[in-house]
Amino acid sequence: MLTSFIPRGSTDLLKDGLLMNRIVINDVRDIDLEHVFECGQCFRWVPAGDGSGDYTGAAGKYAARISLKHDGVAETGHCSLQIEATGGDEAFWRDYFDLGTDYGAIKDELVRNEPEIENAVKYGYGIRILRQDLFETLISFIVSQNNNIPRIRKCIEALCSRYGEYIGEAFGREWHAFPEPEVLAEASEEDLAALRLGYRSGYIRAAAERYVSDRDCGHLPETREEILSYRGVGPKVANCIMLFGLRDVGAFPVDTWVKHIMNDMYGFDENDMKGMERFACDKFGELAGYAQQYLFYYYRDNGR
DNA sequence: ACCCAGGTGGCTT
DNA sequence: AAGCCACATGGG
Repeated sequence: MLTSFIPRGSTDLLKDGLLMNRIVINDVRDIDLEHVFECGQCFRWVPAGDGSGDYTGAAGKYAARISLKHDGVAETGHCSLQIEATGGDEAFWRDYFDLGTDYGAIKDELVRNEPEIENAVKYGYGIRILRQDLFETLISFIVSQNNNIPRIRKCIEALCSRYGEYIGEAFGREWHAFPEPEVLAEASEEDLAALRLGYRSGYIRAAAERYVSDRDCGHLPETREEILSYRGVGPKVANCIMLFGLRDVGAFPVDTWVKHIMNDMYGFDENDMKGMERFACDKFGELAGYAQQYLFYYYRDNGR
């Protein structure tokens, strides 16, 4: 009986031929889908396109449609997170959206330590740092270097549809998982080049090979030093991978936007990366990664 | 046509 | 250590 495979608490429904999990998580706070998915931490989620405010995208091996309903009194900011997915139980999605972390407390502490950050925190109040797959963040942020976000998204979609495991059809399109490391490691140069990844295709293949061998030795990269030793990974990309892939929330990626911010707000020279990181560490300590996300999102949207 | 993008590697001072 | 520059591609 098929239904015996459905996780407890979810409802099956057949849609486009796929068996879907429906998960509802009540009493969620400090979340806004646009903030979460547009703040630059991930590249596979897009608005559902029907004006609903929902997002569709993929996490790990699952495609999903995510919807947020404001329930009860607006004041409290309590929401119900509704997930329609091709897989993943409630525990998986709770983890993915980092629902075990109290972002209200984090925001309070950031503003207490640095009142200047208040506008940014208020603007991106619903940001949550997703718990993403390490290999996916490694490759995604190699793609991101010297690249713009719309094109990064295209490159990653191209990688997924060419090399990712087929998930199925849902929400009006076909879905593929992010490619497995060994599949990318064995891709040919010509095929990778055809995806228009530019000069990064060599980095991607080499990183995949390296990742496979690391993994097979039973030691995935976990320190800044190890991550930096991947070709195509410099200080900025390494910090993104630590923050988004390894969940080192003390990491403070300094990109072009953060450079502008640090120059505007504190007068740092745009080349003084060391100084900026030291400042972030002193000011925000282990919360520097969160601070960086609020600042990045605020300044990218409200520009300068 | 132009500058830029969630930069990095390599080479030269 | 610090300053250049090429890199592949396409968004605006």
